[in-house]
Amino acid sequence: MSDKFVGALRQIALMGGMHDYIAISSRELGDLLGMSQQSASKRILELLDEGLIHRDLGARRQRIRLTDKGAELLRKEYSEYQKIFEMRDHVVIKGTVITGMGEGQYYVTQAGYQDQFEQKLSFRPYDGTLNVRVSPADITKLDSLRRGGGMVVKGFEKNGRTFGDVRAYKATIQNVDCAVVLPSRSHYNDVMEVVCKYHLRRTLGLRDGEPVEVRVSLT
Amino acid sequence: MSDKFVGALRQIALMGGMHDYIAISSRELGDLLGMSQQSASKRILELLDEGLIHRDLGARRQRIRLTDKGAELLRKEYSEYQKIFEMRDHVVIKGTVITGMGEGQYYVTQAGYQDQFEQKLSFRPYDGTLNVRVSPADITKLDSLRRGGGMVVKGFEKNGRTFGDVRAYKATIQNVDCAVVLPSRSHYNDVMEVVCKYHLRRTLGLRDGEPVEVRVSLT
DNA sequence: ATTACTAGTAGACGAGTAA
DNA sequence: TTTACTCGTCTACTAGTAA
Repeated sequence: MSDKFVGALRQIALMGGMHDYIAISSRELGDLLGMSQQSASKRILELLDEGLIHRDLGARRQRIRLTDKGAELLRKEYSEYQKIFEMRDHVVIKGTVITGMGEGQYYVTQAGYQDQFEQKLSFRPYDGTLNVRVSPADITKLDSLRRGGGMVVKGFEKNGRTFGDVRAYKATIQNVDCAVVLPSRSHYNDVMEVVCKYHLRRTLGLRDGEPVEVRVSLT
Repeated sequence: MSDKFVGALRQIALMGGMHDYIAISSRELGDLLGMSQQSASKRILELLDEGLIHRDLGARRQRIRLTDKGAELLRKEYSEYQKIFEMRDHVVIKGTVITGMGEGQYYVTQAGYQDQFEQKLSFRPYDGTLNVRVSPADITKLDSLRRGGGMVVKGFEKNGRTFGDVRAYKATIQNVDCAVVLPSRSHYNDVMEVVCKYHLRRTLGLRDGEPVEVRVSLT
């Protein structure tokens, strides 16, 4: 809806209209936006109507400046692009799907972990994990995940056996929500376990050896 | 014209479609863009037609990823906003030192360029350039440098070979005066050539792979 | 020169629906 | 459930033109 307005607003801002009135005719604006003088004139009236610009309609040339609301709208747009290009709040880890040794499954199905998962990840993991062999180039990223951040899932004892603390990060694979689970104390290892509400292999149609990218959220 | 496409592209990118296929139904996309499932479906077909996205139409869910062209379009949009919100009197571009292919050296040593450099930069460049691979996050800045501003160093002909116009910006690395040199007509490229009165590598003790920050003046 | 009205048109959209 | 076709409506645009 407001989509229509941002092109014109941006052009005005580029000419300095964020800080000052700038002189611009409807024909000029139309040319810059690839539309007719008439349409540009109409667009300007619409922007005025929406309270996105101030206008000072002189005898010869009109002068235009963005209102706070107009500047705000542009800033919002800008922040969308920042999210795309400057995401420092996540890491992408590449790897390939492998068949695990059932260890992950054994761990994840423990009620002592499950309850905490459900509470902290806001979903109860499917009974099983997706095992991803992390590509050599991204093992350093995995290491820094192990070292800190994320959420700590407390360990427990059961039947005389100790289950240690585990670190979990919210993550997505192909836009499907999941979580990466890493034992806090772990030797060098290039396998990453991913839990999900659904059966990931089936949901995404992943087969052994297929490459995957896991987007791990750091927040 | 392409205005219509950026909304959908941006949404896909926000969900991670710049780096990987993401699973998204036409209904989901429609909801996110405030349009019907039918329109979103049509939009996706248009994006495909324009070569802006790749699609993998599975039985259950389609998976979508931006093409290079699509990513390029978004990057251009982003750089417009950067001009509005970020550009002041200088830009800092981060990258790493790499070994060039000797092309820069060949160009810079041409008298046709050297004389103009000396006149406009107030120093005569050392016979060679420092090659910097610009970090992905700063490529948009590089693009907008290429697009305009700075000083234009006129091209010339010599022995039947054409040397095109070149754009130059005064800059500093670790407080040492230098200049960034960019061919005016250039394809997508993440390598930046830096000229200096001195041998920059030796003077600053820079080795391959080392990170550098180039502070480019826009005035 | 401007801005901006009116009228006519092209195309963007959603509803219904097939596959 | 999906995707995506057809078709009718409505809106965004341009041309012509007034002020």
